[in-house]
Amino acid sequence: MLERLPGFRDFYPEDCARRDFIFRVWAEAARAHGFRRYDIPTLEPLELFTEKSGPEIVSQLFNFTDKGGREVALRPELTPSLARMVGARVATLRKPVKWFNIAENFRYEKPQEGRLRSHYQLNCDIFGEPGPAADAELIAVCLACLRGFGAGPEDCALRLSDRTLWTLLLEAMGIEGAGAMEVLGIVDKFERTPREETLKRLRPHFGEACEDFLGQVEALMALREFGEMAAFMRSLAPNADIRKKIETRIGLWRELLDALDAMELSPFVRIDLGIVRGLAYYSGFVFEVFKLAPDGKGYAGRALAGGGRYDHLVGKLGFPETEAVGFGMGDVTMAQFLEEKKKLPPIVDAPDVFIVAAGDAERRAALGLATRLRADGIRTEYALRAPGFGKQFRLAGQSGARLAVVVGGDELAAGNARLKDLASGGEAVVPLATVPAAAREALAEGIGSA
RNA sequence: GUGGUAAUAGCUCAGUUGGUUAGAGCACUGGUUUGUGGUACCAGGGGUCGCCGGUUCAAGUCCGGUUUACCACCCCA
Repeated sequence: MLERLPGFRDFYPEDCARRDFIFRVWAEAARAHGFRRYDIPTLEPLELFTEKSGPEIVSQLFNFTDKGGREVALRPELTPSLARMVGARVATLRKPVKWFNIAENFRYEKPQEGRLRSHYQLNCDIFGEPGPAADAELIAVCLACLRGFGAGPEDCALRLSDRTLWTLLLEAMGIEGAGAMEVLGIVDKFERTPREETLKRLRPHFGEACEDFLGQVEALMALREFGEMAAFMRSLAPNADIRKKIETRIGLWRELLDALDAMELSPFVRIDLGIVRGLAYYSGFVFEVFKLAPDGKGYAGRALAGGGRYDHLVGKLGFPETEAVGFGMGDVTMAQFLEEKKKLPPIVDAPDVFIVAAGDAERRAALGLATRLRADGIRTEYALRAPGFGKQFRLAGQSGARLAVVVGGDELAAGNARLKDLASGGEAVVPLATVPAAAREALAEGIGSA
């Protein structure tokens, strides 16, 4: 028995229908917000990814040497390719650039629930706008992608944080550069790490002050109100320079929260500095969307979506410095979420019309009828191997078709076909030539039972 | 990459201290039914019990290995 590669999925028609439903909701939300779709190659030079993430990334990539001796890799993410596309034309692209894509990404990692070696991801990005209006717009499209499924504030929440604020906090405590990145890494894992262990990890950076710092971190993470947060930040400023930066930052927060409130998104948004996000390149507001636990308070499972501002990445990849915000949302966690929250509609995969015909002449007429119905956009089926009438009606019923078109000897002799509403049982006889129009009408309004 | 648990029909699962030809429900196919359907009734197909090896008179059942899946780490999208 030939098996699938580990971490990959087969999509049977019902799986495909579900996947397409998710993609459709995403794409509609993105387009409604003025995002245009782009696409990138599946296979890229290995270097594109090592440049952004360092050589360690190779252990998590599907990479190989192609027949031309090139080192290549299946894309693990879209951002570097996207940065290349935007960077190459940044001078002539009209700003803001708002682009989205839904694409398959690959990572060579140990598969787990919600984390396979291949998954589809929606990515939305905005380039060329430094102000919080872009962050608000991005958060709006992200939440629209969830609201499109009927998910509300009772189902999920967006935890909003700020990398710049963290950097300022660390700066106020005299920690900058590489040390700051390391501390942020520790903070990122704070929720999942025992307090003792966190203290131990902080000690090299703060020495005896690490207990103080941890106290500050805990206080900051517990903040949920804008006013409280602003007051807390102001209380930290050790000098005029940092105080000024903090005031600027607070102003940007106010702008962002106000825009989100005007967009009626406040019920989803929770200030939560506990979100740091592991990736090094985030530079401003960052956020993650989580499924709410049944109690409606805590969070459950993996993030449904995550993103934020990365103003320096495009520049770092060797292209002109370009402001950017973006987020990603995966199909695996999304499908799981929708399943749990009962937001997936029943899959309708039935034809509109099933043609019932017996006998050679009737069958020829049925094939012609099928062609005309199909040309009219009516999903039409018939039995490829025609059994008796009873059996064909059974097939019609099983197919889920709403309408049967009966082409029997009697009808054909009179130049007619019989339409039967399979739900009500009502029937109508119409001339063969008018079947597509009559079928369309019957599909819309049904045929009453006599 | 490191640990833990599991693997029996397309799906969900049963299978006693090791003991005849491995079962059920759902699904699928055919029939009852050559002019009226999804129900019903009858019948049928489908399994190297994940794979390899070992113990035994005898292995789905016990032992070792391996693969895969799931769970927890590591890491991350």
